[in-house]
Amino acid sequence: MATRKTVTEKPRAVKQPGADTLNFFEQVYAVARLIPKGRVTSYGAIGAALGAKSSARMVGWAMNDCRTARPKVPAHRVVNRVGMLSGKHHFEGPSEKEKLLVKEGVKVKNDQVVDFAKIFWDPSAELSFD
DNA sequence: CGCCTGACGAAAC
DNA sequence: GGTTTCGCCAGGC
Repeated sequence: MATRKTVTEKPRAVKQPGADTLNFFEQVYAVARLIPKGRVTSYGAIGAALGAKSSARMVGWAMNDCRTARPKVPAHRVVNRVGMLSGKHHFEGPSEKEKLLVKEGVKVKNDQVVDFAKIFWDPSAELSFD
């Protein structure tokens, strides 16, 4: 794949010292926003791409704050490692996440992404952090 | 200051 | 092979 993009989104610059977490948040958002339409990825995959492979929870936690992030982060394209729509309850509506995914061509059945492995988008494989 | 919780994940039982 | 526990790391109480 010669389409290795380079994420240079230097987030809003951490104006405050010791704002590593904020930087982490922005990195998560940056990756999430790069998820192609009709594709999905997992929290762990994003975390791994950022170097926090052992802290998938932090990714999800960061997503919790995505509601205040601008522009809006396509959190609906992020599911857990089995393709389940975890966290759909945190959206505007319990069916909002599924709704958005289906709208983009992603089949969802029983709160789970169909052909997850097929449409899975691995940030660490498609992106390059230089 | 310590304990519980949490949009996850993997190992142990 | 399904269920339970532990680890991550930060925030809330």
